[in-house]
Amino acid sequence: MQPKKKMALSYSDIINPSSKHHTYSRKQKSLGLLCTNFLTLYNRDDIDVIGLDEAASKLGVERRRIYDIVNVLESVGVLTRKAKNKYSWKGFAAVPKALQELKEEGLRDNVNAIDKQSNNSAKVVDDDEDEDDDSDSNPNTGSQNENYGIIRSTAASRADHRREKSLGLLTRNFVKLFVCSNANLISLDESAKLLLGDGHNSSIMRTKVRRLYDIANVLSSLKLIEKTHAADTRKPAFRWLGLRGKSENGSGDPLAPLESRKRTFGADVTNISFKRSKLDSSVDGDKSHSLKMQKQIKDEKIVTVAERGNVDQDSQQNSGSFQFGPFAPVSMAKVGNSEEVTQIYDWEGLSSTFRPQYHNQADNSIVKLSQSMEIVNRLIFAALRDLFFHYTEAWKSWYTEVAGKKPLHIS
DNA sequence: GCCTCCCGCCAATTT
DNA sequence: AAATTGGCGGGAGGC
Repeated sequence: MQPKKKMALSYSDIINPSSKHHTYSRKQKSLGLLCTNFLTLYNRDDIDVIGLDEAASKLGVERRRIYDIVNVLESVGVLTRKAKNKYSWKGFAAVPKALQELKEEGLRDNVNAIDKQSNNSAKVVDDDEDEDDDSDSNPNTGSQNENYGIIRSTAASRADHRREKSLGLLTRNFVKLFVCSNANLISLDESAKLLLGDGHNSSIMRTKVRRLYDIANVLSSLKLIEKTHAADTRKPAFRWLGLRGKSENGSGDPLAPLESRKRTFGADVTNISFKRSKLDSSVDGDKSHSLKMQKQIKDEKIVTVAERGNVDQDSQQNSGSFQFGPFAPVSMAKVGNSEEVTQIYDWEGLSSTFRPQYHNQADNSIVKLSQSMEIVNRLIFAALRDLFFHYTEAWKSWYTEVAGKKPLHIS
């Protein structure tokens, strides 16, 4: 629509041109934070449809970024594509179901992937390097890794999807990694390798990892995962948090009270819960069973899974240090030292995000600003309500679950 | 210096 | 033809 500039002006640049864009911080623009804001803005009962333009302008970002968020949110069920420029809001209430479906889907496409043994490694492969008829593929390095012959989609392929390549698919596969195994902690590079045969060299890998970062950021803000480091190694890793005291507002979803009790200590590996009389039959036009998941028991690089269960233990340490938030979580967010519940709302970042920061919005900043203030107020309200909800919820489940196991200190 | 990952060009798709 | 969607990777900020 409009030409893009190379460098976006920051608010401070506009206000004070001479200032050396200090106070600029990428974190203020992270996908995670943006997602948090997005949620704060739309996680409400009276929300039905969401317009992308609307969202983009309200959040003060380019539309491109909205696509990023929306794609992963949709993968987890929070949103559903309705039409061009329109998504409909399902809440977190829809997440359990979505996860369940991902799980089934993953296990199904993966028959006999789950071996009988202790640790399993389901290999999830998505193609890349698709068909190049004549343009020779991969000239240099006659890498001998093949194997992932990539199951030439002899079947499914039908004049369809060159689409659905990265974010959506990747997100789903990433989630499957957790939901289909009992893995609780997977390092970044492990997941990267798992999500595409460890064959690919550099370039492909790098790009994939970038995406993984993107995805992880928004999943983090959803609190479905958490960024950490592998217990011993300092390698970055993701910990699956799954649903924890979630399931809010019921949007007419009969199976809301599901999950939340999936915490089985030890035992029961392969916790393959079969569809529990819940067959759904969603008639969405998206019949994408296109992805090919391909399993292989890799002996060399096995996932260092950490048995799910008693997560409360090891996740204590630092971990939470990665919460986004440009200016530290100060304000009130220090309430819970009890990890996992730490919902941080960054007021500063929030409001600043709503200011026009981009050149193309530089004008009429006054209008935008006053407009924004109203939104900010609403957000604060919503966030507060949310915050309390989360705390009480989390506390309840936490308390009932490990009553007496933890030193309950609440200030 | 390597790790993160934002930004936005531009191709693919849809309207 | 215009507008929407989004792959993709350069390269800058964050340790």
